[in-house]
Amino acid sequence: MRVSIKDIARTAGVSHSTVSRALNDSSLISDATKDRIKCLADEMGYSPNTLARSLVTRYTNTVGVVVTTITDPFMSEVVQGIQTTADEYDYTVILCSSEETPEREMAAVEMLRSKRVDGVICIASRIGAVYLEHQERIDAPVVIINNHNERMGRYPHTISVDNHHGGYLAARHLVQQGDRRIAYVSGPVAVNHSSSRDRLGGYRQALMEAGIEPEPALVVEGNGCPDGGERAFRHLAALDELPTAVFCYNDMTAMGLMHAAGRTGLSVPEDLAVVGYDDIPLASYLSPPLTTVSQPKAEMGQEAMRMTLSLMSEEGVSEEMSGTSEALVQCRLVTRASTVGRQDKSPRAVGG
Amino acid sequence: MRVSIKDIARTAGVSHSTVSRALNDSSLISDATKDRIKCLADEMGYSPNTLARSLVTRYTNTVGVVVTTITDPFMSEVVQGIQTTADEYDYTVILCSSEETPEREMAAVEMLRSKRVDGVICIASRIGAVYLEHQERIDAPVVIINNHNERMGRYPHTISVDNHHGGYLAARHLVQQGDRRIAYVSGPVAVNHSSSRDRLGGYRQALMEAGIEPEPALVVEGNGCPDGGERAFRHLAALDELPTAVFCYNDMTAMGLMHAAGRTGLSVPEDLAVVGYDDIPLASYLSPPLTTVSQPKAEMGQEAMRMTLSLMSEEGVSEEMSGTSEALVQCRLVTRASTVGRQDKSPRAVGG
DNA sequence: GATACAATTGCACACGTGTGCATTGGTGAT
DNA sequence: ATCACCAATGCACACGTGTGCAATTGTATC
Repeated sequence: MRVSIKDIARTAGVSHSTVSRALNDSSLISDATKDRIKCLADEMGYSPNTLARSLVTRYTNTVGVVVTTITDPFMSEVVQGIQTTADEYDYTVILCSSEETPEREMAAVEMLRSKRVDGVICIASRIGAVYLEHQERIDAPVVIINNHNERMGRYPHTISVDNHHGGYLAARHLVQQGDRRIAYVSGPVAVNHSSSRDRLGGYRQALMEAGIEPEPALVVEGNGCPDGGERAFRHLAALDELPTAVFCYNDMTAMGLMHAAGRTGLSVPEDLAVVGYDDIPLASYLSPPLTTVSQPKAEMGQEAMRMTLSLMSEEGVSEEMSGTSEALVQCRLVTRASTVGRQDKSPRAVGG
Repeated sequence: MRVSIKDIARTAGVSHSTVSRALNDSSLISDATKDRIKCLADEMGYSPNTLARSLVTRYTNTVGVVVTTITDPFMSEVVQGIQTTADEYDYTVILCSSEETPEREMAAVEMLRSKRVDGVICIASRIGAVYLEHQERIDAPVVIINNHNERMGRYPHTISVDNHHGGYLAARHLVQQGDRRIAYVSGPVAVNHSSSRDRLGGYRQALMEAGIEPEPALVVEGNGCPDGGERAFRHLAALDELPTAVFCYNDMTAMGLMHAAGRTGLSVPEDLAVVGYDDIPLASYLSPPLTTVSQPKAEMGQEAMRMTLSLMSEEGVSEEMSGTSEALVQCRLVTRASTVGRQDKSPRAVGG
């Protein structure tokens, strides 16, 4: 049988208000009865009913987190970051997967709304600015990590990495290693995947600065997963002249690509240098260890949670959520064996 | 402004009961008003307040999931499995991390209790049977995936893989490949880690059946993470005679070990065959691709969710949760390049 | 036309908690 | 002794929803 404050009140011979005040450390209660009731409460195994409390206080100490797949190592690291600060501030995380489809993302948000979460954090949102229209409907701040759709205008509360700069760093590194034929394997191209597009932009800039004309044939499509990397490699291998280096949308893609390259007898980095993106935990354990652009995943999660917290506390104050709060976090290049220590950088035919 | 059924009732000119019935498709309502109210509801942007509903219905359609770290690929796959069936049955997942400490695991469960979750799924629990004592306190069924502490007796509601069999499969495979000096790198040894112990048992059995006397020096300690695998390799490398094969507690450990081996100039599988456990998504993309014992991770999650669902529906019926429902799922060996295609299996000194 | 009955709706309470206001008891000052 | 005041407590309502029971209306039967 669940014990409520009424039960405690009854056995203590006081009103339920007194119990409520005692457990909430109200100053309106004598220390004597406060102690007595607190003891009684945990003798009886009392656990406060958060639902009832939230019903009256209007907040739930809960945030919803929407991911595409928790299976993606990048996602799970970000989620862990969110968890960390959420824990710190006594917030609880409700997790939903959108499975990459905008419909399910909407459904998830609707569900969170009916659970009356105090805020929502969305990772790699596909519907980005859509939240703007529904803002007052949702009635809780929404923070987006890596907004993937900026078609309908920028969304004000976002955490993003400087994807352009990341792409630039990766490509410049390869240029500095002496590469001139550098390919790019994109992320999922569905809709309007701005992060991949921005990385491509940075890559182009680095090439141009080095006096290299970007070659459209060297930009091939991936999907953010290993199998996309494998397919991309096969595309590249079908070219007349293989590139000497590849910059991949993310580490998973790079893994698939390296795997496919290995099967064809190419060795990395001698025949083909590879750069990834994300710096997932396993990147350094690949063979060869993968050079990659590191995103501060946990920090991004923490920052997102902090932004949500501050938006939540503002909410009552200013009716219009005034200040846009965009955080741009920096990424950095982590150099590992997949790009360094080569001699010969001249192009090579496949199948050797 | 949040709109409630009372608001709808007011503008529709009916009582809130009527609205409630209309939205819940009660048969006590005329189809005419039912339609009218439903239309009105979504014109007004109504979203049912789950909290209030749960307060009266006594269930929340919510399950809590406690993991050690969501960062672990094994965990995230299981969680995804849980999510899948949870979604199917309109259940919501609250995620908590215990960070491997029993205290935080307890705290998480207490939090879930106060959120009135209908059930709890615990992955790799460190406190296992402790739940038994607190069962009536928690007042919601607890299902454990991979119970790691069976000291205080078996816990009735568990999903476990046949770890003994898995260990047996791995070791037998190596024996069949001609190996005779086979090492085992354990998981975290803290407390009473039964899964690692069971895998070790299966490993021993396979060796004995092949007439090989298990050598205690060849069993070294890991921690379930890549760095533990690296350390374990250094231990093995310090032996007079290197083993020709290693069976690792999990894939992460195997990755670390292979990495360390590579640095020493050993090549896998020629100098050292390696078998992992779990079959994480990346295992097939390592080089060489990792032979491993595959656990049906998503299925385990789904099965756990199903078990939870059935326990929840039973709960009202029989006061004592009578039937123990232990599910033992089978694992299977996935053979990849890290163990096959070798010629020479004679022991070798390190550093060659 | 009276009666029985079915269909539809409203009333009132419940779930567990928080809180403004009134009430009570006690204490000190005049 | 009277009054004022403060500390401690209880009363009653609110949060948003569901539901048993009574009330109302409409309809069919005799």
